[in-house]
Amino acid sequence: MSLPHAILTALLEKPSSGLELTRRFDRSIGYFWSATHQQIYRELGRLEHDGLIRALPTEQPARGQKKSYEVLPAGRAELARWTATSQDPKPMRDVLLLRLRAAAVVGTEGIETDLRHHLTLHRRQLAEYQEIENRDFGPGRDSAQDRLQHLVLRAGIDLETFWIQWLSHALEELGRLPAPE
Amino acid sequence: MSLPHAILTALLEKPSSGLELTRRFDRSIGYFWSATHQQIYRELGRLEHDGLIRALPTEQPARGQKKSYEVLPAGRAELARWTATSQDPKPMRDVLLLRLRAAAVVGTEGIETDLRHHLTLHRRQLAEYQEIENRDFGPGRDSAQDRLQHLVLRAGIDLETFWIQWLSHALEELGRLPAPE
DNA sequence: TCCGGTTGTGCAACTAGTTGCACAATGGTG
DNA sequence: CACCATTGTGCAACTAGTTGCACAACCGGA
Repeated sequence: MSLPHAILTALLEKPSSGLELTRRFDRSIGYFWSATHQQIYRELGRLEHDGLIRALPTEQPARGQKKSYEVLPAGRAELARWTATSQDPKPMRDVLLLRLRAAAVVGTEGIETDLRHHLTLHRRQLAEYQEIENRDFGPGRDSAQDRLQHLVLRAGIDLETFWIQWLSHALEELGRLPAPE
Repeated sequence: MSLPHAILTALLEKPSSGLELTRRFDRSIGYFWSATHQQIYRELGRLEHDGLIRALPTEQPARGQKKSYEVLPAGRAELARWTATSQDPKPMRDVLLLRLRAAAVVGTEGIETDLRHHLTLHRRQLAEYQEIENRDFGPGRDSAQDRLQHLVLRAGIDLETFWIQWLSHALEELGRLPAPE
């Protein structure tokens, strides 16, 4: 149950409307916890209902009007509680690895194209992360908050680097394989 | 929709009963596609109903009796089709990174313990992978099938290595942080 | 022999995430 | 002004995964 906490974090960083949140999930939080706008609206409703956030008052609230939310004390408390609570890591789930294992049994047809495709996407993502790192984490930015956020970004960068290396290696191996019958 | 295909792969490697499958998911396939026994039984039912697998005939099939399944040609075909079909990578979801980002806002209380815990688990997993590598992938084992499976194992090993490094680095950083108020 | 632990199979209810669509307001274009 | 794309909010139905429990068969020891 992490989406509500992702939203609380985002709202604490900066009060936002549903759509703004959606955009921020596409850009930054979503790099490690993605969500669609439908999920976000639903969750905003729940959080408001539970008294963890509230809509900022506006002149004329109506459908199709922007509606911004801010976190209430109860919301901050809940986030702090959740953050401090230990959680077991979820076992990973990776379709590509699964497909590779299946390919060992039924043949590697079509896999290579897809490995290349993934390689492209990961390279792109890495470039994006590095751009963020250069832009937002130059020398001098070393408050506690900066360091923590940088740490998270580092994880992203190193993960993408890992995938790029592994995919390159996999493609080499695949090329060296005896051609399928 | 990958669980059925994980099961088909496992059954092609070796026909099994529900419980045997469960065990194998705990040991090997589950390293990158985990599933509970309940999921597995449900899915076996569906696959049988759809004509992709069938129960091996036994003397006295009854509740509480082992029931083994094997893959039918239609099942193999479906697995081959799925394996060859390209799929976009799912955006990743990592609670720990999310919590770290939340910690940047509400404080790092409790995080350190958990980072250590994760570190332990990842070290243990790495050791397990390395044992498998030594046992099953010595020199000489380089058929197409061996190489592909080794590739998958390599991904596991490198991923665990990445996490261990990142967690160590994170713990260092956290120790260097100004103590929370 | 009966009793409790283990093995093996399975249903039901719940939770979280995805997909598809609806619809109001706004702002620019012919 | 009429049209249409874009922005913004939201409901409903579906899919996949999780949790909790039930229950039969088998096996060992008191």
